[in-house]
Amino acid sequence: MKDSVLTMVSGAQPAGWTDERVDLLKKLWMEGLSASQIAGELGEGVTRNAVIGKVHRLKLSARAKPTNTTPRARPAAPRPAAPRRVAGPAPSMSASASINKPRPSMPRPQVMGATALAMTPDMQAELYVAPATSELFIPEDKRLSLLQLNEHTCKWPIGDPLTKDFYFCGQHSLESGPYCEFHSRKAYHQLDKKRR
DNA sequence: CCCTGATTCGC
DNA sequence: GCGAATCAGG
Repeated sequence: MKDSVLTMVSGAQPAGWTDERVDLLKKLWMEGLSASQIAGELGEGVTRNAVIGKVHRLKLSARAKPTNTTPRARPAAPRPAAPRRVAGPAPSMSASASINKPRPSMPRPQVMGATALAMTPDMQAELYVAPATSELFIPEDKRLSLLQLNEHTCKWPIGDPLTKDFYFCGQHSLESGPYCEFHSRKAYHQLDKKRR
């Protein structure tokens, strides 16, 4: 007997691309949703890899018709306007609430671009000047000299090495790197961009 | 680090 | 055919 009970094992629905699902997949893919978004839309048992894999098998990788009717050279980038930005964006965002959201399928990141922004005097008033203190303050008693570093201390240098007030972060470092969480993130975000 | 799609390859 | 693992890029 064919004992393929792979399905219906633990109430999980391992996909099994039905016409319905494939249809939805096609639709969403064409609409420009990302693979992970589509995966989330199709169900918990579907990963973005599954989606991408299917997409390729269906041979519908290309999903945007830029209307390349003119293989001409790039028309000089149009300079619409340069809304001058003041000093800093003053990002006062951080407190990420602990909202339970396993996989928040985004609403619709579709439309973006031309967004008329008009600031009322009130809004402008609320724009504080950027703190500019993008560095952690380490209490003096926590500061470490070069010789005090060990495997578990953050080795992020702070200050001018030539001056007296030079020290190392010294916070407990992550297993994944030589820095504490704060500095690890800071380092990566810089380097990874330009790497290679 | 987050994310994206592309490709490979054992199942 | 399927999709996790990997790769390559932003």
